[in-house]
Amino acid sequence: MTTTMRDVAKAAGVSVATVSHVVNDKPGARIGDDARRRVQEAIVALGYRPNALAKTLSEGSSRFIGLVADAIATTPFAGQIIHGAQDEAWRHGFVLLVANTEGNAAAENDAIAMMLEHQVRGILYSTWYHREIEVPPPLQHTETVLVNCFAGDDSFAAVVPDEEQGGRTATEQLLAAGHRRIAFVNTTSPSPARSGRLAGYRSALEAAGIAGDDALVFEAAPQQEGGYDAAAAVIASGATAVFCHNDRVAMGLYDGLRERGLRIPDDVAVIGFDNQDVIAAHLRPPLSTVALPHYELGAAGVRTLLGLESPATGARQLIACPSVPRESV
Amino acid sequence: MTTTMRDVAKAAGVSVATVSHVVNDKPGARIGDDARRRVQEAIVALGYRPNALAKTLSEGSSRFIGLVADAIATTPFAGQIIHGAQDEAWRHGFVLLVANTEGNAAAENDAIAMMLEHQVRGILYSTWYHREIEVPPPLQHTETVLVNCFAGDDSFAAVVPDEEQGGRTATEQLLAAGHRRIAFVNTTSPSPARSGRLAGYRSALEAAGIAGDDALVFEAAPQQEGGYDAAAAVIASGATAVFCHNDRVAMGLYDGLRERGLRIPDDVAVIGFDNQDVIAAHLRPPLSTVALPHYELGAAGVRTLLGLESPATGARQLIACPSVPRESV
DNA sequence: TTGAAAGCGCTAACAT
DNA sequence: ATGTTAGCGCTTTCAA
Repeated sequence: MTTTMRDVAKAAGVSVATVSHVVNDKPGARIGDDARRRVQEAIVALGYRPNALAKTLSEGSSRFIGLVADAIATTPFAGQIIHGAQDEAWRHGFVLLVANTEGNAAAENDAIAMMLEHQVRGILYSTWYHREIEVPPPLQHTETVLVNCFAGDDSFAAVVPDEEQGGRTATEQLLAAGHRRIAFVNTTSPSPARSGRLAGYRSALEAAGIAGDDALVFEAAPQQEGGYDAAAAVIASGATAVFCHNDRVAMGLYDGLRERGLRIPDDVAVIGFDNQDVIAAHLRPPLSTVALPHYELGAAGVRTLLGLESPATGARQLIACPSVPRESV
Repeated sequence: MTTTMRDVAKAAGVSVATVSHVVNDKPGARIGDDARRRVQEAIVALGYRPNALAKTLSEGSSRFIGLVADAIATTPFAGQIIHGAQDEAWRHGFVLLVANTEGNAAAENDAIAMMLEHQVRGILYSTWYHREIEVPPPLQHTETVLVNCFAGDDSFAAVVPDEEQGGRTATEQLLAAGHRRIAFVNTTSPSPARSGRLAGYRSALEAAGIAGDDALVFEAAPQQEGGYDAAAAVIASGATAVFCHNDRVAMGLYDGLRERGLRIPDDVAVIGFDNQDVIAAHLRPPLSTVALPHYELGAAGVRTLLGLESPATGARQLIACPSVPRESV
């Protein structure tokens, strides 16, 4: 049924070795023009397709890269991690094996086992939000790169977003627009995002010669509801601009501000974080924000897995969070 | 380096055939308790892992299923298609090969070629929104199932959402809440969603003995902006409830309604479509909507590809869009 | 310039 | 009950 190399060889009147050589365009292989042509013709005539599996078996090394995700296909924007990883893998002739585990340890082990059985070159282990993780035991003895997460002792190569730079960038946008009294509505849940963005906020203020004022730092649940509820306090603080921990908080804040008759950005400037498209691009006014570099995280993960990127040893590789200006600042 | 079956056989003092039998728990294979035990011990002692690729090669049939998506990893909720497909594939011992093509024909052909070279059992071809497509030529001679899309002549097995039932369901929610004058803000872009939901809306009204009134059917760009802009006309129509083509339109409508001092659902009830979580669950009030069954589309696609589901021949398989009641009705 | 043949790790008759 | 062996489709020395 499927036509193999042997079929091509027979049709072209040559040996399989010759076919193999022309198919792979082997450098050190002298093939007569005539033979080469006959092989090529036979290939198209028979519709021959190399069997990648047999090739792998024979060569000993596969072209697979595994991506195990805790909920990446479930959550809105983090699917970009898959996308970035897949593009980059592709670019280097690799194929992505994807497994979604929903954070279920059993599923996770199964997924990893399955990938190992498929001889993956290595595994990308990724989470849908940036956090510290316990690396699953089966990964200990496998070429692994953590994406959007990291081991507590940094014993694994990891690629994560630069939260602090992101927080700084956000704050700088507000500063650049002339604001001096800038509030920060942070999340209540401890996380690299929470501390990193706060650090960035502070460092930007400091760099601008503005004394940090803890009365301007608020905490709220990281959804629309949190932002909405924070509105009153933010207004009371006298802030003229507010940096929200994420776009959803910003969206809630919009509601709260609007309800009190405040206009954005005229009365209060707002900047978000995450660049969650469905929201940010379509709020009124469109929300200025800072993007989480999901695509880049996936791509960089693949690169370091393939050894194309040499991260400072043992250190997390930080990926910049770019500013996405729209109309709320 | 990697330990093979032969290593295990040697360690256990048996032949590879025996090892193969115990590893695969072959039904018709009588293996002595003693030998079986020795093999199992050797397996853990050596940390043996079967090579799935060699197995495939030998068996002749692979356990791969390909999923080529036009933008599925890019777009928020449709990542659920991947998720559903992967879960279902997994459930049957299959592995998903994912490729995102961004609608680029060249990338698409490459992706398909690569999958074929990896001996996939078949290919799921999916789009991020429900529509008619031109099936890529290389798929013509391949076991293919279309997911969230369909061929113009229905010459391919396809699994799509039941837009009409969805539209009916949405309208019924409004009807059940006692509304009689129900507006429909449809999208301007021609699509199965546009015509299907409209048909569902009409059929629900008719079933309730309400005469359809074209003055109650509006058209708007399918984003927040469209909903916002439609608010005035909707209000002027005297409708007490409105079914929005999607959640984003509903979100915009919320703004428009609120700006005019109307309260939801007291003054006007609103229902959306898509169940786009970031939005629907967190609007104020939370938006009642109808869900697009992405996960199920992916899962059903895999099932029909594996021949576990027998679709009425040549027909599209319709997946129901369930109602997701929240507080806007 | 080309071919023969020995694997790659595993399965599946077929023997024993 | 267990072992032998011939492939699966391809790569790769090594000869010719």
